Amino acid sequence: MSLRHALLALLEARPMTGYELAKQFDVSAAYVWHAHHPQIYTELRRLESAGMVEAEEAPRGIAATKRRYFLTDPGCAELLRWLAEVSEPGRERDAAYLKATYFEFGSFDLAREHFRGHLEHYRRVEAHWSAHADQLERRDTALLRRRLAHAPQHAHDAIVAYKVHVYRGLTERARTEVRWAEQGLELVDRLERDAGIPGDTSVYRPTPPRDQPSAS
Amino acid sequence: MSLRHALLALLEARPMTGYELAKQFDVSAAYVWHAHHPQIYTELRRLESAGMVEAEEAPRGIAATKRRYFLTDPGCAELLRWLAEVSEPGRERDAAYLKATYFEFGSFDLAREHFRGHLEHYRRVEAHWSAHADQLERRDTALLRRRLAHAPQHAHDAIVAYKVHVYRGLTERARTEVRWAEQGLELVDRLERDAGIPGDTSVYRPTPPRDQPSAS
DNA sequence: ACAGCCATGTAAGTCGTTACATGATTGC
DNA sequence: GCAATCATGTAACGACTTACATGGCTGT
Repeated sequence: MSLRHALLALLEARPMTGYELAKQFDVSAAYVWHAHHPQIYTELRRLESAGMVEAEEAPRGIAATKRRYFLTDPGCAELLRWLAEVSEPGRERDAAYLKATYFEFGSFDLAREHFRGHLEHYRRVEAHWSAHADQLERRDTALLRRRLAHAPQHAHDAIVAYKVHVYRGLTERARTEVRWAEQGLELVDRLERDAGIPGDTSVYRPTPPRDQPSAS
Repeated sequence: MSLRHALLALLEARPMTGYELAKQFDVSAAYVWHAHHPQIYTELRRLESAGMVEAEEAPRGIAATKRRYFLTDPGCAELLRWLAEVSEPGRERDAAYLKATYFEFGSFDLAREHFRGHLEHYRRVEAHWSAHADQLERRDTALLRRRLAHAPQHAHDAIVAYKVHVYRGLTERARTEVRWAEQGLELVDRLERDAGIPGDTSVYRPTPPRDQPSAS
């Protein structure tokens, strides 16, 4: 349940509307934590009931209103509480790796297609995060400047450095995925060569086992 | 929704009870896809209604029964359909990285504690997956042997190679996390030296911004 | 007039977690 | 008798996704 903490942390930089927060989630980095807008609006209302944020309503056109959210003292306290709490990293759950475990049920070309998709995706992700880390290092994002503006001078280096470290880490992660996919493509080539007869046919179709003795 | 496919793939190796499947999820690797037992039992019943697996009931004690599940032909078909489908990798969602982004709100020692926890966790994960990859390479797990036993000889290399590639990839991932945490610890040392006065006090407390102009 | 972005939501459904509950078998 | 492991579930809740719905403003 870290969405709420991501929201509180973003509001520490400056007050924002739900829409602006949703954009930060998409842009400020295909964020470390992804969320769709309905969940964000819902969570903001919950945070408001809990007194962790306050809303300022402003008219929008004739019949509509917009709501800017502000961080409150209890919201800050919750942010610090969460930060101090040591929690187990979430368990692995990766559809791409799960699927790759069973590539023998498809053709070599299918395996190639999956690895190529993985490769392209993570090349894009790597470029995105790498660029974001560079931007943070130059202190060149609107949000970071807002953050630094109300922070004491002696904290500036740490504020920037931790964020850069996170996005460099994500870049490195993406690079690891790229290498995995590249090695996957090499593996498929090797398997196809070794198989002798290449082609677009399945290596092997799954066979439903029936009535076999249990024997753990 | 890949839990169902993980289950179908496991049942391709051999028929299993819900309990045995749950253990595979914990052991066969703190699996690529983690799941708790209530979800597994529920999903198996759903798969049964959908005709993708069949259950064989056996008495257990006086009043209880156990159910062994078998993969059916429609289940195999679904496995192949899923495998052929190219899907976007799930979005990033990492609480540890999210938290690290805001380490400036805590003390240097708190940041160290988090990085050390990360380090120890992923060292264990690395060892676990590395050992599992080795075991697979030696064809030395009960489940893999069952799989190979009913697969054509020419497919054996591919069956083993894809699985080894997955677990080597996971090992490499864990190593990347270990490096990130190590560099994080170095970063904290550097920041503390640069700050001059070390200690267990916060670098900076979050300040709730109030009534600031919007200026996107 | 229409497209495209700004802006806010509801409702329904799925996926996943946690707590609770029960009972069997094996070995000390 | 008790603990550990085998074995199967239900119920309640919380997190997340998807589809739907509405309306405003700006520029062509």
